[in-house]
Amino acid sequence: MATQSRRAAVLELAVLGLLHEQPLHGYELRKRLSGVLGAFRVVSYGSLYPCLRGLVERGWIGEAPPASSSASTSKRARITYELTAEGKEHFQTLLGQAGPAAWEDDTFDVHFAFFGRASRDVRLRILEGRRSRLEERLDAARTGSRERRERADAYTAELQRHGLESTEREVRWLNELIETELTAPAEPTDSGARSPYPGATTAN
Amino acid sequence: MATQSRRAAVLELAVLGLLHEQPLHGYELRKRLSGVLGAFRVVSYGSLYPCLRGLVERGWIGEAPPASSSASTSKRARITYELTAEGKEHFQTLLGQAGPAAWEDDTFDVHFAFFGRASRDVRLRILEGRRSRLEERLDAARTGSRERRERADAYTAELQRHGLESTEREVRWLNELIETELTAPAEPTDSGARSPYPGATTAN
DNA sequence: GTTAGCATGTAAGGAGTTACATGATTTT
DNA sequence: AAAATCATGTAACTCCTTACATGCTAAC
Repeated sequence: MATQSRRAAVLELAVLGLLHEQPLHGYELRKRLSGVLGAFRVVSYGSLYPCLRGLVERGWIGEAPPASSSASTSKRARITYELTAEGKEHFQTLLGQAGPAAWEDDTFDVHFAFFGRASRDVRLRILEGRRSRLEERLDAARTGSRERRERADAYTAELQRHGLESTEREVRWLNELIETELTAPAEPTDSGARSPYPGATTAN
Repeated sequence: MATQSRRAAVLELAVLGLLHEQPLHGYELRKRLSGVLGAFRVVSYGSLYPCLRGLVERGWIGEAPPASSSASTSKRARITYELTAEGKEHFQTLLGQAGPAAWEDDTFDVHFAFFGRASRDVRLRILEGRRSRLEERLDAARTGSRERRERADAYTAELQRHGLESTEREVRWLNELIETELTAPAEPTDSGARSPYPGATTAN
């Protein structure tokens, strides 16, 4: 009653973001979602199609008419969706909401994937929010560590060490991104395609 | 109908594992679960207590009688649970099941946390299974990459690069763990408390 | 004596999966 | 013409969270 839904926010944001670039049908959307959702996650159709229906009902997306003139003869069944004007507006609103909700693991990834459509101001607020979220976790993990370490065997300790290290690594990554945002004067261009970020060498 | 539940397998395994070490009550269990579940995850009581009830119903855990003689006077309400004989058995069965289910993110963490109670054989099968799971992901990500890279802007590309790098890093971590398991002759001792694994310096 | 934290629990519902059901289109 | 893959969709169910409800105990 109080929190009022936040309706499948992550998936909806990802779908709106992908449709912002070009109209797509469900099957193709699902394939592309893995690239935008973090960690190679895959969404099932049982999740995607109800989500699309909901977006249509709220007027944020609509069925795109088939581009070619050959209307009913060729490819039927395939339903291509596109963003409506309100959908574009709503996407910007969602993307610009740099609150705590945007700092959790999954949500952050999706926001990040669409940074190209956000202002530098929004990007910085989200990156910094994410960073303090992670630092909170590190604090909590380190604070409770005395008691925990006493009962930890070698494997539990190793698991926690690995978790801490991964989180610290992500904080450093965020630091680099924030630095880049602050120093780079221009909005990111599409031309290069290769990542302009430091540490982009896949260190091996 | 077909798959037949696999009842909250991760949480149940974690609870059984923690109770394997010592009897605990729900409140305390929840605190410790964060250490054993991956990535600082926290479980809600609405999840934990029904889980405990289910474990009692199936006879794997039971209420421990209060240790002291002062039965009804002192601390009431606090219900301490302990593993039954069947519970111990069941835990070993679950832990030893080194199938694909043990290779996913959350499940792997919990299995790993209780490696101290598993045989080296089981540990190796799980570590190797996890590794090939991750390598599958890397393959998939690299295979579909040509098409994906063309439409990726700088941020999407950076997100994917970071995901790939993290996964590659975990593979290297697994390689070290496997190497350690193969060379170290003894079962891990509880004495040292500090992790005996390579790379244990929290490199900064 | 009242606030803060310990401790247990339930009801409602959100978010997503699996498994099923169906049909069109392309490849072999 | 059979097999594979593209494509859409639903029903049932699982897992988990949020919000609520309750009471005990320790500290101030």
